[in-house]
Amino acid sequence: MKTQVSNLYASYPKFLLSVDCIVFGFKENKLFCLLIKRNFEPEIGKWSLVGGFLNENENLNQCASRVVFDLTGLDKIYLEQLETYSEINRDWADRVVSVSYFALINLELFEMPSNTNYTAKWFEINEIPELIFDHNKMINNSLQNIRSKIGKFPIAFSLLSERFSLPKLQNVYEAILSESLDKRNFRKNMLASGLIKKLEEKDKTSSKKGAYLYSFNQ
Amino acid sequence: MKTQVSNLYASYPKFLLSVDCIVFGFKENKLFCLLIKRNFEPEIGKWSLVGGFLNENENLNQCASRVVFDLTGLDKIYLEQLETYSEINRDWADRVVSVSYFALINLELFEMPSNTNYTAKWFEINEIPELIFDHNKMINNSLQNIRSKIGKFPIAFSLLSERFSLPKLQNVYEAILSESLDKRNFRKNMLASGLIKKLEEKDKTSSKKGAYLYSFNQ
DNA sequence: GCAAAAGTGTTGATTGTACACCCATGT
DNA sequence: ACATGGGTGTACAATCAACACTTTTGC
Repeated sequence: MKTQVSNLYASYPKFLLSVDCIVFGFKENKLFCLLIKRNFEPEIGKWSLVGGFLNENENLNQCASRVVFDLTGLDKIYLEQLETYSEINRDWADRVVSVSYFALINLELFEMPSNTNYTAKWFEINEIPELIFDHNKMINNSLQNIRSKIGKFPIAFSLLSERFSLPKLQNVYEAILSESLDKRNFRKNMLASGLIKKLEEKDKTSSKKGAYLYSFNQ
Repeated sequence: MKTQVSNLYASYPKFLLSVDCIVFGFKENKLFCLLIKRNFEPEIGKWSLVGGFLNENENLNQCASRVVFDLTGLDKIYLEQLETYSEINRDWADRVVSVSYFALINLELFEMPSNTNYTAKWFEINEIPELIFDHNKMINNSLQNIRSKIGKFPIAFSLLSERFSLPKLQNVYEAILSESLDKRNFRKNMLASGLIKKLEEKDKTSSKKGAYLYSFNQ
């Protein structure tokens, strides 16, 4: 079927399509973003977002998953499409239309695999260097996006392990919003939301008393 | 510069890129969506969103403006990018990645120009027929989107003339949300928002008493 | 004078926000 | 015993939601 009619749109131009992923991670109570040092032209040696070109045999979501997996080895992570950037000269080498995604991954136990072909590094979110093309803008837009989402949708849990304490969860919120929250009000809201389930165990890694662990409800 | 390095990405595939616009209009206290009857293959004769392919010399916003202008003759309308659809077989003729946009236009005084090459028709929002490809999904997603936006951002004014009465504005909100609102609370909120400025004149077209006209503040 | 739409306030409920002390434990 | 982070409740403010009658005017 496809080949029978594939000349219908023959007169229209085609474009390179890429995804650029803003990969957020959380550790040491801070929010990080994964960047790679480009080992190819143009702008070789500069830092950039995690990106790659769309293949014929995949959709954009699959492309974003693949790109993140190739770099981190993590699959089944939280990924969401954001905006599509199409300025004519945004990439100086060629016309490329790029779809931005954000990813949330848990860094508590994660170490970057060293067997990749890339130099990758986690940057604290307010220490992002100058990036290629429009990548700084992509990060800023994605930050705005997750800030507005975190109050309405349960995305923060993707940055933590399956079991987490309430103080840790609050740290995630504070890191994303970059403001400190009231402990009592935070707990009240979280518990009232019904999103979390209290467990028996305690996490004693960050206090002598220990903090009860919770898990995310479906 | 561009041509010097344009072989860097030579090994990657290229794609047809289109925009599909959900063009909303408001008249007779109802929300409408503009659809066209396709006069080209595939799916000739079926209804579809207003769409077109991206050209080399434009970005996606410009493409969306052009596509809407070609059909309605209106420029400088409110346009906003939504999602990008990339399922491999979403278009049966060829692989096409499509970026959806929504547009809001004022239909009170507008008549569709008859000199276009298309058959275009306004459909009331809950009488949308079956459309080609994933266009019904696009409309549903865009509806959700503007419903969540209308309470936070001043997008409703784009559906009305420069001067409008509060009852008319309320009708816009009710049509978009498809629920009826309390008159007193609605006015209270609108006036408190500071977004509108009361004028001296009244609109007498829909009542004997007449309703004061307001204008949108920048 | 009556029908039809415009305009106008108050009350109670809910939600959000600010705030300070005791608890458990490892050292 | 003390330092450290975990856990708890209350009071006030702000916002939201429900509700009914009067006004204007063209016919």
